[in-house]
Amino acid sequence: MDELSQVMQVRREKLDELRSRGIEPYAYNFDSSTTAVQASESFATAEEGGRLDEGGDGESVRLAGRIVSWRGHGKSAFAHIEDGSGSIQLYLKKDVLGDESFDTLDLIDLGDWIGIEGVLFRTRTGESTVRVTNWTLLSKSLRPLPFGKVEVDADTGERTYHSGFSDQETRYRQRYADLAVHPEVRDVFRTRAHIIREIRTFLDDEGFLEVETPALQPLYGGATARPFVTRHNTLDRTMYLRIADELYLKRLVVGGLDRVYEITKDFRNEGVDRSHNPEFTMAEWYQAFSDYEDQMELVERMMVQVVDRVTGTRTLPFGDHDISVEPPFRRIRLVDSLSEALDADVDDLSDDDLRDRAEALSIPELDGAGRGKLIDKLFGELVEPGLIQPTFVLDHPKELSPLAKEKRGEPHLTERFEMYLAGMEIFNAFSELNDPLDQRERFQAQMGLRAAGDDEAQQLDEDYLRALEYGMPPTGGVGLGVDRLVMVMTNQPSIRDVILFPTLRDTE
RNA sequence: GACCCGGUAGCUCAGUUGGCAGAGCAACUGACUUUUAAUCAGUAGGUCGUGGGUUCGAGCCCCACCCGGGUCACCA
Repeated sequence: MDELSQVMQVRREKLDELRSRGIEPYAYNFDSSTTAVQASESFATAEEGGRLDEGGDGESVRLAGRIVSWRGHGKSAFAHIEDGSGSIQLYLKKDVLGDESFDTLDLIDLGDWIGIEGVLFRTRTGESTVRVTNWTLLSKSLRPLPFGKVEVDADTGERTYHSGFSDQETRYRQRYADLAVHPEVRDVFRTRAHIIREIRTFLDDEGFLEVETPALQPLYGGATARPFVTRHNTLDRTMYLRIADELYLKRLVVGGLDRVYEITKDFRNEGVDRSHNPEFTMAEWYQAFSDYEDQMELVERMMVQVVDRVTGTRTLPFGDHDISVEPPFRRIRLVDSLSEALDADVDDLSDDDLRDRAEALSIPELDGAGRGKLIDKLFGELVEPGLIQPTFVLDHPKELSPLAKEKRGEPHLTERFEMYLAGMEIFNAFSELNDPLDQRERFQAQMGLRAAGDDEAQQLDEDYLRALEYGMPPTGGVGLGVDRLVMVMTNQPSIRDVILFPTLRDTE
């Protein structure tokens, strides 16, 4: 404890001093009559309605919050406290509080939680404020929060930080401190919750049933990715954290639950970057008797409804771009878009031609890549980064899509779409493959790739094939990367900014 | 996994050819009863990411490692 910094040492001493004065620094509860924002609003309403007294005072209020700023003036002080709704200014005067109560304020610091009682009024600079008549300490802060000085633009409400808390690493590792000093970070996560709520509401209203499927699986599937591997001791068996919900949800469609969805975490043992976290939130839904065309229409309706309800606008600022969420979204066939980018019809190019093109662009990792993989690589390099506005990319090569039905009339393709926003894949959908014999062949092809060293190729799942053999109706299915959608809708540059506790390395 | 940039006071950052460790904010003491990046005067606060090495002397140079950010690869 002799390692404590000077600042923390001082706070411990204040804690002791409070106790020696008979003040308990960690209270049990506090009954508030209002919130910071409600108090300001109701004061403004009373003011407009002429319901203030002769002295300009409004009603009495009780509220609790964290002290986020302090301006002492000898025998008076101004402070702001912040609660879940926002912040409100306090005015503390010695002649109102009395000597003992006012002098005890010397033991209060930024970051402390207090409960106050007082009367609303408006200062001569125009800010609605509580003239505090009583205050009580609710929790003493022993570690200084990294509050910067905040300049709030009176017109725009925009916050400018001076000497603030900007170290990304510490902000992610100590998200509690990041949240405590950055109201706008709290807002991102409120918006995230709202987005997920609206996705759920949309699917509920469309007649989908929310279900829960295993996160801990004896076999993993439904996507091409490496899994996290773990072990069940009693069963003495290797198990995997799910990389997708797909195969379980489609089993449910076989069972007659013909519209199902799940919003949950998936886990992929892959790299970490601006748009990838090892655990991430996926929404998946499956709708019997629909195909991918139907699902494109559904995705458009969902996007518009969610964006309308959450943001109230259809233009989303994202970095340097303005993204217009106005249906119908652009639709391009993957092969056509690539033909355009290559200035040559892909169908006229041989595998060797494609490989030459890829090598000319110095695209790495081409060893053993088949035609589908080459097309995918070239698409990823030439087309994908430009897909800023909402765009459906259609009809992927069959070898890339082992769970999707063949494209009608073009058996080398599949009925699949990916919807891109801001250069990121947000939705991925198929007309689901429901022919059990075809599915078995596709799995076997994947096993071939696996044997050849592709550890992301999908595994043959006999139980899933058995389910398909019982009969799955024609079904359209969609996966939605929730975190990425939240990034776009909250204009955050990294997936870590929309995940409360992103995966980081240990610091020991 | 590769490359680039970074890690110095609670926070944000300076730190010259290698020569006593600096500022602003926060803290502390004092002044101040309508301020709001409050103001004014003063005081204190440091294993310079970790471990080695070179040197009379290392925040600075060399080696290794840890952590983060960015770019790329993989992937949603």
